[in-house]
Amino acid sequence: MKNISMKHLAKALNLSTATISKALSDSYDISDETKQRVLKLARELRYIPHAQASSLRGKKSKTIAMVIPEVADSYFAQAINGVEKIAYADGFHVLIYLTHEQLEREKAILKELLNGRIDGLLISVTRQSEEAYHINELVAAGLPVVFFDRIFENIGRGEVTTNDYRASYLLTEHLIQQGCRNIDFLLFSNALSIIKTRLEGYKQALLDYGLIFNTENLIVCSNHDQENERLIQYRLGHKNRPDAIIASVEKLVICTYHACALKHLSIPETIKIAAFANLPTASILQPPMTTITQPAFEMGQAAASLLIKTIKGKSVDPAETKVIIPSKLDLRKSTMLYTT
Amino acid sequence: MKNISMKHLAKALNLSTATISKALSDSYDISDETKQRVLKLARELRYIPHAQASSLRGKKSKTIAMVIPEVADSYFAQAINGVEKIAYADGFHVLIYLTHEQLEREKAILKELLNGRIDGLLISVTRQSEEAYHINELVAAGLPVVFFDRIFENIGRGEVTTNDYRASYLLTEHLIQQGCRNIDFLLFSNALSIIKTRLEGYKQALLDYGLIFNTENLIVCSNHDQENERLIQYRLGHKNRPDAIIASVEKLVICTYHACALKHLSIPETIKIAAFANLPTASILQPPMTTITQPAFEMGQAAASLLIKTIKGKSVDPAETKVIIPSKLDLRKSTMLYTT
DNA sequence: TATATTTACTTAATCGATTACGTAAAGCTA
DNA sequence: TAGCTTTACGTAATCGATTAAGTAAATATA
Repeated sequence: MKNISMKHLAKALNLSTATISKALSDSYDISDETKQRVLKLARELRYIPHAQASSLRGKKSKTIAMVIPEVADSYFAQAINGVEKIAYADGFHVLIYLTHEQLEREKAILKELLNGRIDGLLISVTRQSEEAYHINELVAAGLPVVFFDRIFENIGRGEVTTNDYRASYLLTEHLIQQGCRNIDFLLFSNALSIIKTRLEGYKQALLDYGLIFNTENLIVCSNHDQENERLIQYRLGHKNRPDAIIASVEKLVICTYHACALKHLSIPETIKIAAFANLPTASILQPPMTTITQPAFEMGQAAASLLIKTIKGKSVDPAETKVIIPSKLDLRKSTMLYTT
Repeated sequence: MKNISMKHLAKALNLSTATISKALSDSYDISDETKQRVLKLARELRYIPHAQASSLRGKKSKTIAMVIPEVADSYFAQAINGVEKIAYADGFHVLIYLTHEQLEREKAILKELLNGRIDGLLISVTRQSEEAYHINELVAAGLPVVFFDRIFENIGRGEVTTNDYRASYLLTEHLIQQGCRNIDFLLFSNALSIIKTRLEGYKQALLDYGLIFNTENLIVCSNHDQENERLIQYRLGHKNRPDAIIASVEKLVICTYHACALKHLSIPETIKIAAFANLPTASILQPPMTTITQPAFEMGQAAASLLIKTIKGKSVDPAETKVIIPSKLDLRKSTMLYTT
């Protein structure tokens, strides 16, 4: 990997590296003739400026990090897409780090990110993250941090979320209107801000429609698919079994469908199913599933834009630092009223 | 972002930066006492070595790039997972670049990667990539390149693939055994090595079972879902309509299911469907779909391992540079013989 | 005791690009 | 023509970490 450096160009043209540098950046105090000569040779020798060197000198790496819980989840995959689009357009590079929902891993990753490698950070925290000490450290050091989806409020330089509360409310309302009276809510840990919000929207809808929220309706799942499947099956065997299930997380969709199949409960006749999910296959499931589709791509774009603006030191209107992009309620057969 | 540098430590301890550097790297010619003092202060001041500076000096960035066509595809999402796992364990950072299946974008991205930013490259080429000139340039410059899934043969330092030929053969054989005699094969462009291989496996199975391959059986799709859906629908309205469809790419599954639904052809009674796909939802589709599941995670891991070994300069046994990890044929209802 | 070796550092160069500052030559003004 | 400005470049420092080479003091060897 012996690349052409400015030194090579300088020697070949009998100039100093300073002149080369200025010529390449089109500085006013280099003659047009010299600029042409430098550019020509640079092209011929395929000169490529050395990233680390410029970074070191210029105190900017043109790189941002995206720290997310996982990637094999449609939401995050689409969010990456949005981030990459904006970053690429602005000449930024994107580092990906996966926490696998583990706080310790999140801490370890962030600790390394204060080393000049990145100019800014996009993060969606783990389910275990309850306090923001480790993130605050980066913020305190002056690193621009933008949260998306799973946020800590008022810590970083921006937050991009969706209207989880309202979406959840609307979905619950829809189920009630389809005749459901005993709606279960599947969730992981309720520490996560978005899950809390979704839960509240759900509860409020129940309240507004005169339904009673029962703690039995809350099914707290773990990271183990099989265990979750058993948990849901058990609940479906209950005498007071639900007539609808809302999966607050995409990951829980598959075990829910499986559990219903194993218990021979037909969707939507006996039980209705809906989920917060970005599954491209939602429309070809058995039956097609009603989802709250989060604007993952758009959220990724918004978060990246906000971060890059901040990095560039543009004054960002405080009103712009909290972006909320609405989710879409996609009604499908899994929640349709069954009329004989 | 004013971080603590070695200079700070040096001044505080009345030592030279050289001593600090050596103390931190536990060099033999620094006294234990001094090492302790340095380490203690470094910890107290939360000294973090500056990545660009070490990179510049040490000619290594501890970063690899992963260039893939897209991320909102289960295969690549899972592959990222595998890559990140290995990279993280070895202290490597992962840059993500999306080509969106555009050769021009691929070229533009690669051009930038010769700037010292990365120590190695993992790539799965676009559907448009027919010649490897742009990749060869990196290889010629000495950058370790490992291909995975979509490869150019014998160019880089390694190739990680799956047994597409055999998997395709087995799937086709399975369909024939289920009574199919007119099997369509959906594909994008046939320039792509893996698609070619899959196509050959399919053709060979037809041949071995005395079936005739007809060019009508080849449906060449584009990047537009709606157009593809129409294409398939049209084919399904044909007098010689297929009794089975193999989607050689995950992306084509949804339009295939939709087209069948719109034409009121029931799966698997009237038509059988199978696909090369890593959809986690395959088991809850309507009906559950037979898939060839590629070992995406494992392939990501293998590719990253191979790349990192090469970067570290370990002599890699030539036999190890071509890794083939078998796919799994997951039989489900969508291809099951329908018996009344 | 004179010399050799070891110990524990420091000096200074280096990686490659950038930039404040310096300067020689040319051009301009009075 | 003396003095000023402009043009077009070079010198050297800098970013932060690393390392070959140098050195003074302490210790060991003959």
